[in-house]
Amino acid sequence: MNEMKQNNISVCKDSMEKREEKKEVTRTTLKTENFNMANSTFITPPTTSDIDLMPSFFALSTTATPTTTTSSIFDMMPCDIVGGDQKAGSLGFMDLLDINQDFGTTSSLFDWFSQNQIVGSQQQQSFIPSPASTLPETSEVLNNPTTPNSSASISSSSNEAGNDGSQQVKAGDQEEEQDQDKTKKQLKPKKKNQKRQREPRFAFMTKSEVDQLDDGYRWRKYGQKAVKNSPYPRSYYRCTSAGCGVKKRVERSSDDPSIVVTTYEGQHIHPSPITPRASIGFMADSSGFGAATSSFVIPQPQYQQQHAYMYSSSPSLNITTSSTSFSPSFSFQDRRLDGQALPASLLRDHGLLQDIVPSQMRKEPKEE
DNA sequence: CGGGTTTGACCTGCGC
DNA sequence: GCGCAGGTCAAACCCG
Repeated sequence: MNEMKQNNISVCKDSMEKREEKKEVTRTTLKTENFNMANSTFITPPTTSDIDLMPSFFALSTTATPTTTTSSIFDMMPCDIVGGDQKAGSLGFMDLLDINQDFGTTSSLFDWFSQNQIVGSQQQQSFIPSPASTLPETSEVLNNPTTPNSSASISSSSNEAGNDGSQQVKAGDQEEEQDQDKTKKQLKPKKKNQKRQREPRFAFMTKSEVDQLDDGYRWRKYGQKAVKNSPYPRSYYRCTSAGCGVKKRVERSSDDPSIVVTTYEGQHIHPSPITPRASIGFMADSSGFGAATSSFVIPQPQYQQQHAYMYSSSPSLNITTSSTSFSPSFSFQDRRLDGQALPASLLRDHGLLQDIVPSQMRKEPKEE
């Protein structure tokens, strides 16, 4: 055991050393680029649960226009279609989504997904903005690389069994105790039968050389752990704003070190301390990978459909699902990714990915 | 000096 | 019950 621990530590240290240069790149980049997510209020469903995430996906697949190097998670936003029209690259993410909503209030990708219930849900799928209180309890956004270029995809999922109203209320109350929970955590033993409540989570997979993706919030690192089967450690960050319990984890894919998996957990209770609203525009990817490709994979209920759907870059969001009741105010084009959603190598990841990628997605893409 | 990072130790949940 | 791995704490350290 001690040996293993020491191994982990040494591995951790090694990887840290190896990435020191990248850190330097990050700092430089952060200083030279203004990639802000305006007023990025990260709103996720207020209720919590550690109920397993409800998977199934649709995908938004885009290719970012390469510019300069940034480390924003939103680098991936301006993009073209992957495997499809490679010409629509000038559209920003919002343009692609054809969203006329006021992001000054919704203000972030997270908000948008949450309020539009893009997150997988057993409820009537609707993109009508809804109060956070009605949102699915758990959401995860997983970015999914589809090309060697800078890539990202988003997946989200909702809770399944036990996701009833009473539990939501209960979870809401528990969220109020979140702050206290931090201090209690080590002092007060949890009740045996009481699973630890988890915040809704969004996971981003971005192809980037830098680990810390700027999302407009300030984060303090509070831990780092070696990840099993991965030479790269996982870093834990917490929002520095007082009372804000949002956390994020950052790790690299062991199979593709260029891919950074960022998982956000929780809900910001404050506006972005850094970014002015006007800078909501997503920056083109500039992580040095040339034409950047992004692909957003958003889980939907597993039982409903198992395919990843490609998001069309046409100005009007056309999204179609083949076997779900998913009926947003805009439709999806039935352009399945068929394996683009997540590389098998990534889906085998036993680290964070395993936690956030629906089990069916982790299997090899099934041709039809 | 304040705020952020590092890192060893500890806690917790889960599978066997 | 035990071991493992993920997650968190907090003292020490670093840096502007």
